[in-house]
Amino acid sequence: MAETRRRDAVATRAAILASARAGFARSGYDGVGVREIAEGAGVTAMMVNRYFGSKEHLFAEVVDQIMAEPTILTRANIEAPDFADRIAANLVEITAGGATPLDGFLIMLRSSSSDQAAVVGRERIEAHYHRVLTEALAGDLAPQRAAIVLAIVSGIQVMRQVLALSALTDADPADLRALLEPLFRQLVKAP
Amino acid sequence: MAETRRRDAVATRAAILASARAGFARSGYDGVGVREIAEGAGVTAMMVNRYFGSKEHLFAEVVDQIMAEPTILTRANIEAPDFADRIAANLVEITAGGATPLDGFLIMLRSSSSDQAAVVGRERIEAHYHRVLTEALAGDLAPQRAAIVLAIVSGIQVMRQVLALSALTDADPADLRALLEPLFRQLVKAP
DNA sequence: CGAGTTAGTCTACAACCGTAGACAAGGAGA
DNA sequence: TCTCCTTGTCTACGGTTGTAGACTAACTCG
Repeated sequence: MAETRRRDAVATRAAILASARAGFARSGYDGVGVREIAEGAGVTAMMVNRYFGSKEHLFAEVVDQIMAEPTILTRANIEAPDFADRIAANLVEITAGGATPLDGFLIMLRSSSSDQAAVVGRERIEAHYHRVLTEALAGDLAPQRAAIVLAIVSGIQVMRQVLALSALTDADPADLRALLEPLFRQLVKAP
Repeated sequence: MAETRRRDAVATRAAILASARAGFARSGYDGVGVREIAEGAGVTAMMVNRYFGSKEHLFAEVVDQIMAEPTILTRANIEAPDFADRIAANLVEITAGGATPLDGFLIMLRSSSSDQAAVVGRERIEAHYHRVLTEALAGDLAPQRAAIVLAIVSGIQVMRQVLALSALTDADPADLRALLEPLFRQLVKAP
């Protein structure tokens, strides 16, 4: 029986990961130190390096964890014939007032000032989101159209969640969908 | 006669300010050090404190300078009949490479984690950008359409300058303009 | 019960940060 | 030419950062 293990590698690792994710979302990659992250997990700073090798590797694992979670750009959504309508609806729904934290985007944004974090973030976005989207949007300028789709998604997130523009936070979801759908339809079809 | 003054307080102060502005836009407030800023101005780190008192005061002065500048969203541009094409061209041109006149957006964005710059940023965007855009885009859902225009502008900036997505950084400017113009045209006309 | 592996801590280091004070050099007026 | 203020550099200090190595405590297995 191990009902109360005082030494649990799995739990400690998860605690460090959770504390790091919260810290990165709050203050960015450079804004939070390994000592603070470790303190939030109830351990010493050196445990970060023991479990993850370095702060940069820890950040990469946080990003991987975020990327593995379900997002707007699921395979099912992308390959559906009414992709434009689906992504508009999902984007409006997910960025609704304080429903989901979506700390992943905040982490990317606030950590972008660090060169290390920016490289990690760009590689993950290119690998997980942009590549899949480019394949789905066949035709001319597919990579550029995919990138613009991602830009609109991120822009709506910034205006609605980071800056909390009242025109978007207080808007009728149906109106927003109606405004966003033609934009995505425009980008889905090849020029 | 003072044709080539080797000691010029005004020029040195301006050089420090310019270097700081570029540094803050590139790496964020915490990401750039006073030594690096001073080196960009061709002086020593201590000149920053001599001219501006502290790094924080220097940042405040950079923000003040940005706030005092005219923006792209001038009334003349917004009320022009080909506004959609103008803003698309401007956006592509401005996010292209080197020094950007819109670096204020990047500075605000990257400083939104620790400071109260997020509040300042929202107020400024609502007061200067969003209000003017809403008035120009008359018709139904004008505030929402204006906000989406700003969202696309910020999204392109994030993807192109913050995350440096290669599909956008390496893209042909003409192609990007051709992809963005119909989006803005869609938003300019009332639904 | 002893040995070995694992989980965790402690101390320390080299590098960087913002900043303070003392000091050298240029420039203008007497 | 002497003097004085301005402009700039040099050295240094306390603090924090990420990380490395040695060490201790706990759990497991033979």
